[in-house]
Amino acid sequence: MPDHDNATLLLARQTKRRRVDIGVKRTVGSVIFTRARETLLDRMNPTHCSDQDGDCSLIGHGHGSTNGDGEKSNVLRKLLKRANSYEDAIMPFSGATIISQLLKSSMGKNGGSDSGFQGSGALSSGGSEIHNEDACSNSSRDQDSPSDCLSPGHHLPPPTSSSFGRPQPNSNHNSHTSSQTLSLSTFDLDRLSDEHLRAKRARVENIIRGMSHSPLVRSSGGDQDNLRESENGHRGDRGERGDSGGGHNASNHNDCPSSLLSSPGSRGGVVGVGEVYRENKRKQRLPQQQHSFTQLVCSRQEQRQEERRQLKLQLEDMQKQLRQLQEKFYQIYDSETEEEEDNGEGREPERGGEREEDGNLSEDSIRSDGLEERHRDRGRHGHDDLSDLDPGLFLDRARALLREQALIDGDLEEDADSRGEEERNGERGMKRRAAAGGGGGRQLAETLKQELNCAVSQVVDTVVKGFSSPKQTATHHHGCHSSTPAAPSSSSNSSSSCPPPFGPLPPLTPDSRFGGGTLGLNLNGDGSPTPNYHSNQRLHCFGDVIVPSPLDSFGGLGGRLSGVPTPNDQTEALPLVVRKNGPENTNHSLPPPPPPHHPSLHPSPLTASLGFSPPSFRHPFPLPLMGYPFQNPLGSHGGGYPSGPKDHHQSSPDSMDITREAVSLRTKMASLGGGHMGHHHHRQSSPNQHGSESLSLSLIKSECGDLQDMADISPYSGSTIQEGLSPNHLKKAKLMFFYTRYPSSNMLKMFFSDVKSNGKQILKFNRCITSQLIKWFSNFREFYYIQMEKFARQAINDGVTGAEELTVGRDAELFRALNMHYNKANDFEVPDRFLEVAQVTLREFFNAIVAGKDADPSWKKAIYKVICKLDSEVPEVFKSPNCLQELLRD
DNA sequence: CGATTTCCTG
DNA sequence: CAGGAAATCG
Repeated sequence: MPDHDNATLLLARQTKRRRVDIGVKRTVGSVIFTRARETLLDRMNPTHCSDQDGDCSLIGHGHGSTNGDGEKSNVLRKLLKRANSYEDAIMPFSGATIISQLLKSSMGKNGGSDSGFQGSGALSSGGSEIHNEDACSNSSRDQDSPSDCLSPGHHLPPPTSSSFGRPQPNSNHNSHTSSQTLSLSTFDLDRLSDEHLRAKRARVENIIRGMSHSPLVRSSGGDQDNLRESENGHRGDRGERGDSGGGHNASNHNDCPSSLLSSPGSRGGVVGVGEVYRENKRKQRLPQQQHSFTQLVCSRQEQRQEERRQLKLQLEDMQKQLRQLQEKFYQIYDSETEEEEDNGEGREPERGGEREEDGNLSEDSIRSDGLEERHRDRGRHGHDDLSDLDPGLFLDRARALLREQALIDGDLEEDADSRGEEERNGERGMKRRAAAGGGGGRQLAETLKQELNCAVSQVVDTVVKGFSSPKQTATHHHGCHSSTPAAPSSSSNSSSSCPPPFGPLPPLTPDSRFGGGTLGLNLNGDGSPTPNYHSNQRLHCFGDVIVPSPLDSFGGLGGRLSGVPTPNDQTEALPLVVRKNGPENTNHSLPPPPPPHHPSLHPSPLTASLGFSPPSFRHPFPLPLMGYPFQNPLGSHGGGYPSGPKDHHQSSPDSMDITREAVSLRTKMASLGGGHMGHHHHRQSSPNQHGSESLSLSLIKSECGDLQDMADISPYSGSTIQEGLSPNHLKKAKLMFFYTRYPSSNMLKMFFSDVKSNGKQILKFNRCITSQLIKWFSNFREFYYIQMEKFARQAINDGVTGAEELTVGRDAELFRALNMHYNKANDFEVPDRFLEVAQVTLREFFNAIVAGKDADPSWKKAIYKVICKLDSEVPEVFKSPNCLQELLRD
């Protein structure tokens, strides 16, 4: 950073500032003194500047590198951080595989036309995947070197070539695999499928990451980052992390551990200093975290291992249950499908051959998991809208599904030692049905599709829960470094995510966290009619508001049934999601994008993502934000968030930053939904509508660059929950400006007490709100005075000679400009007093300019002083929370 | 040092 | 309109 420029810039600024920076409330004498000092400062400036230069050079040249580099590496670092933290969060959960499997499988079906290999790879990979995953978990348990188990053949191209960003996943991969296709030994096939799997998983995870660019990840990532930064020496932690990431992820794909690993060095060296400096300058939370860092690392490692184990167990459990469900499913459908069995077999061979080692149970079982109930409903009323829409597509999928299962069945017999009989029987039944399931399979297809959706979302839900919980724990560790690993953090975890009343999510050791999931599945397992029960419950836990139930977003069923037309929501959201995930995802790993006009189809690929993303901001803000944001003035969800206070107690010192961000973010976000705030209230009757709207909102917001992290957190704050400062508050403030240009902070507190009503527990938050309000008024004034000056000068240019000629009426241009700014909708009757004040101001400016006072650097100060005395009382109405409704009718 | 205000930039 | 910086005051 050119210090010269900087210096000059500073110089210029200083000169300017010295002149004009005069607050209205400042003492009169200060002006004089200031000016006296100015001259002195002018002389001193050179030295002063050089001092500043020194500072700058500290920032920029700390390590002999340029600032530019520093910036770049910062960016890189951020990216890496994200990726890393993401992996951190997700990787240990072997369940992630499930997602990819599900997606993959559904894709594979449609991929019939696709290169046979693609399809086959996808399908066949499933089984080995599981095995590998298991093996991986085992090995990782022991040696914590998952990467080894994940690339069984070790034949993957060294990741060295891959850059940070997005190693081209497929091209390499496919070619690579295809080259191996020739040797069809079982082993090779295994590897092949593995690669495919990995590729797909990578893609899926990409999706996930995109979706969950989330608060969670982000915030925790940030903390971790700090840790890492402070810790550069002990790379152990990173290494571990990288390993776990690589272990479950495609190591040679998007998240290449080695690239991650390679980065830190440069990071630490080049950026490190500059970054640290900067951070120190801004906020000094580094030291605190440093203290407990090693402990944290250790505990986290342990935790990770624990979680891994738990997850594995959970996975197995799920598999069992799914098998059971499968059975039931087929029993139910036996009768229906029998009539239809004719075709469906035409393409059997092509897949059959390929799917030899597909021992994947979970894929199929999961698919049918949690769908029983759904599918029953479907049987009654569901078909019409679905089955008629795109029979071919569904049919294909259905067939593929069946076929796949049949194949699995076959495979199972080979390696099914541990699998048990029931499953095999079930699969056999399936097989039969697969043979049968053909021509008339619309129903079946539809059902299957639905089930797939459900299953996917459910699994995703579980997965997310699995990984988000641990993540949070980690975050808490950073936030409250004093807390011991498991217990306190997890308890806080539960409190933030699931208020006591709902109990089901208990004290939560890492174990019990996952145990909960298993429990839910068990419920399903024993034939409970509501497979989604557990997820729903969790949803409840998060306060009705937060996570739109998968069911709701499902197949558009929820929304439709609710009777509320939800025309845009999903159609809007879909493209966004798709875009976000990048081409690879949409093209390969996801099922073919459903035709837009297919209401029922939308959810299918989406649901996975939708259902996924919301949970990610389930515990977005471990801390104060949770409590605050979810205060719901509307009171529509009485149960609410008792968690607020609790969380607050555990809030870390730097919660301030978060809250601040949140405030502004919320405003931003709200402005996105903006203007319709009032309407949202009315819509609240329909939760579904609510959910989808919020969803799309969040999705839209997530497109908005850096904000997305925060935005994802509380998408609802913008639309429905008015915590913090909402657009309405802004509007109110603007209207208040018509009465008072210089409100005291106390006044603001009074008039915006509703904003903080809940936040009183969080002083910092309150302060933020207040200063935010102050800032608003400051901005208002700025605009106001700019307009005044502008029009005054304009008047002078127009030849106006006397201030008396200047009047400000409601039709005056000046007023229109102001009104446009503060009262855009013109739905508020501006008090006459404001016109008078404006007129006075204008004349003051006019006179001052005419008198040539504007040569004086602080010439405006006098005007400010005058104007600040013209404040009038703000009507009591403004104190009412509903003031807008009352005011705007006028 | 914190609060407040203005200026500047995006 | 927000963020940042600087100036100023108590």
